[in-house]
Amino acid sequence: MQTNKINVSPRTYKRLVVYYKKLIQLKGQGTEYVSSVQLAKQCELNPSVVKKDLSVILSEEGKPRVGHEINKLIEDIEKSLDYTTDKKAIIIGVGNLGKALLNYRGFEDYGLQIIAGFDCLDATVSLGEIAGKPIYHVNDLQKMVKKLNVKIAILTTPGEVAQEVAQKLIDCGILAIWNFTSAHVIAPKNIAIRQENMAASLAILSNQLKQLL
Amino acid sequence: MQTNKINVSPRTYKRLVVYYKKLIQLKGQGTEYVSSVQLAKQCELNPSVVKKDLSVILSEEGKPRVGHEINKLIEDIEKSLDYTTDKKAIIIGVGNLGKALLNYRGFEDYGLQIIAGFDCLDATVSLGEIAGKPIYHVNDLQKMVKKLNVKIAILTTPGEVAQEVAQKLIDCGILAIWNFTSAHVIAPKNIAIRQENMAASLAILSNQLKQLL
DNA sequence: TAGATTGTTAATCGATTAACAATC
DNA sequence: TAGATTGTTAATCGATTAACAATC
Repeated sequence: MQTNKINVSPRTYKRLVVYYKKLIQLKGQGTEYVSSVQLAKQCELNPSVVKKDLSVILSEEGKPRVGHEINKLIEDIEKSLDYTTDKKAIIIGVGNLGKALLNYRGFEDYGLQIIAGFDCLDATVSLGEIAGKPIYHVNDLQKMVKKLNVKIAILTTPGEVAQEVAQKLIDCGILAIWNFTSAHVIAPKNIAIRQENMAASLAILSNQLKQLL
Repeated sequence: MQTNKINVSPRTYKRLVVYYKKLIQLKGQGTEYVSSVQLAKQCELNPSVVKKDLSVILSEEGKPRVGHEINKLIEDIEKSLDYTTDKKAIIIGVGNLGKALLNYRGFEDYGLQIIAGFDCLDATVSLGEIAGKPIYHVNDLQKMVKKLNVKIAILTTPGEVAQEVAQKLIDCGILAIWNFTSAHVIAPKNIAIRQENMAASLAILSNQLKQLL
């Protein structure tokens, strides 16, 4: 069985997460079957988009007149979102945001384990650990990435050094970078990178607000 | 002069933030003129998309053969991103992420002032303040939103109560919600809402990674 | 059966990209 | 002038939406 090798578009992925949340909630309320029309209504989406999204990841067809068995549906989404595989990540830059993410347990629901933090300040490194996770000096990056066998890095350094640090991470063998810095980081094609551009988000929100006033 | 009343699409907005960052950087390096082709190369974008984006927000035309005067360009982007207007926001839910955002100073560059935090736990409220910003009980939300005259709320509560709290915020007169919770929050059309869905982002990144392996 | 839902195909919409005349 | 860049128009691409035959 070779599931999840299908190419799911980022937009579909994003929506699958929304479906997943909603389905868990509906299941908690005792729902056993969900139609795509119902799910669409709950998520404020067009039914066609839900049908199409589900068609990509469904392991078996839904039942006409009834919809989809909720447990089966949840399972299929879990599989395609890869929540079940354990993923390890490190945090680079243990400032306010870095600390918050080290403390945050919410990612574990999605199979992401933050296993260590790195910083360039001796004062921070000498804390030894935060939330039970060891803090290392960035000088030890090369050594530790290999040792910990980690492929994902969460970038929370100041924007000014983001590009430089990202390059260092790539050199150390990191394959995926989740960039929370204010800088737009550029990486080669064979590296997965995701820009969590907060400034852009804020700009969009405040533009929406301005349209309302 | 009635600028910025033009409808700029969210995608264009997002890119404008990227241009802005890059332009500030180039200016620091002594650049005086930038062509859209150069800017596109720097941001890894198609020149046409840059030209089109800029055409929406430019206050005067660029010069053939030379490009755009960098200061003028930066100014125009600043105007359309509305970085100059001061925006006040409150944080609802002073957990790890809420605390980090209260401490984070980066938003001030974009004109966003986080002026207070709210929580439902007496233990948290009794801290009095974090990073110099007062913490109030959510019971005082109605009163304080009016008093502080704030229109933007940053939602960092647990996902389970997100929808409920959002409704309370709207009832109190909040017009824009920046949702960092794990729940997808639904709001009426006359409210600006932005879902900062971390789980979805993580899912997309880990899918990208899987494609590489 | 009647009717709601399925999955899929076709139509629409919007965004990205390419092409090009106009400019200095 | 020659040539690089401009702004805009047309072509392409992909995603969303609507429509509908097939199903139980």
